[in-house]
Amino acid sequence: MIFGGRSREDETVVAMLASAIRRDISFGVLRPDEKLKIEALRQSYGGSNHSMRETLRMLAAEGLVEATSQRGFRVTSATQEDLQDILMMRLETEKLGLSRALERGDVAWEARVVAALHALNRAEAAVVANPDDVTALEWDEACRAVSETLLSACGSPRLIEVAGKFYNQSRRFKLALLREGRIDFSAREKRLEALQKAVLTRDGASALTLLEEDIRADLGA
Amino acid sequence: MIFGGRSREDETVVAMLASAIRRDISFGVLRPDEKLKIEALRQSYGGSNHSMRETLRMLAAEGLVEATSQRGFRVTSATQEDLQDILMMRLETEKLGLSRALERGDVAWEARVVAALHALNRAEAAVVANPDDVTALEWDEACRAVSETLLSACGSPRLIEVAGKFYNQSRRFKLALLREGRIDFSAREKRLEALQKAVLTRDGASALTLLEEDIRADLGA
DNA sequence: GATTTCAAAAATATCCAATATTTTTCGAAA
DNA sequence: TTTCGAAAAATATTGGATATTTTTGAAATC
Repeated sequence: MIFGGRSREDETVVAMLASAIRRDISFGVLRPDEKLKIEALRQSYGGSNHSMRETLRMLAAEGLVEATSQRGFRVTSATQEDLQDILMMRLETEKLGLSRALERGDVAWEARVVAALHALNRAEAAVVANPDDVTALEWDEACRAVSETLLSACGSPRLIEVAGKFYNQSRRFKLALLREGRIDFSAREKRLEALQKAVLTRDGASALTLLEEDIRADLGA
Repeated sequence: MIFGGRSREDETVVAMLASAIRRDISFGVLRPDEKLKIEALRQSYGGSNHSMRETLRMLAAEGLVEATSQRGFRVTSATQEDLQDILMMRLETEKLGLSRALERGDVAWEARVVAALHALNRAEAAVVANPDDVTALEWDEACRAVSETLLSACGSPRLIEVAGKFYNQSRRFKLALLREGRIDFSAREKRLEALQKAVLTRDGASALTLLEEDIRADLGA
């Protein structure tokens, strides 16, 4: 566990356990295919056996963990195939969401997008200047916020939820790239700047192309 | 609860509870927005409080139930907006899945599609001749099987899962149409026949159009 | 040496009962 | 009426216990 403690959103024990474990899966502390034994997890994260089971059920729903009947839980595998599949789903869901948001988004949405991209810029600078777990975590979260904000005006709660789910599944791959120093930040910066311009001018074709590029780059493709 | 008892797939208590409640939500026995109190549910369905909680978490992941922190669970609402949203997601996911399946599916897939459509034909005949809960349930399940089979060759486990999720969310709307006698079975029969032909000839454009029509008809649009 | 078998150990799935916390309800006071 | 707060209801969580299932590892068999 990298960070402990209950934050504002983590009102319940289960929610807290979930975000701790979620983070550790993203960071690779809990490795792909690793067996998640209830007792062992309780040692590290606390909670009762029931809370832990419920937590793992939640994470299974999010696709970060796999549940097999009578055989417990394990971290979802992270093969090349998994990566491809997640990449494809992210492309489809986020492109659909963005194109709808471009049609429906109002000025407030534009403002949120600009704000999120600004925050991301700062986070990128921080992670470039001083790459450690804290800046990485904040950068990762800023990326997620941008993605969420872009889709937030799409008008479909279910699309937002699904896109978020696949985004979360993709995080550990992206963080692995970061650790390996395989992220081209200057290219990212250009892309995101162009994306912002495309959003503000409602240039759907460019925006979607840029989003696609960005997603592919996120996942090392 | 319409049917009790553990069937072959429902190996665990939680899985059994889940399918019973799932069915009752589809059939409208548990109504939209209805509060799902753990104790009350245990009276009707059995299981311990933990099993019931875990079950509701599962159903929440499937979108049939909504969980609110500290405020328990309730059946997901079923407004016109919900219907629209589900319809849109079904269209997007199933069309994507079918188009991919058409590219990748082999002869075994074609055979499965033909078989599933055949079974559906029989189930339709049964529900037309003798509409009751049993035939409705079998018809509904046959419809789901067709949808699943069509996508089964798409090559993306995640797409299959998501499409299945939205299919399940759409079931109660479709069953409501059935109860109200608002389903045009002769039109369905024609459509499905045409769809089968389009699949077998790999006529993607027709197949996708027919699928779209079918989904829209399913949901009263 | 490889495979099968089977009992012991480990882990999962489940239940019951108890308690803290939070939300809801509802009647009395302002 | 509206507001307030105490009582009631419901949720969230825990601890401990038990049945069942899977896994493990060593002895027996081929």
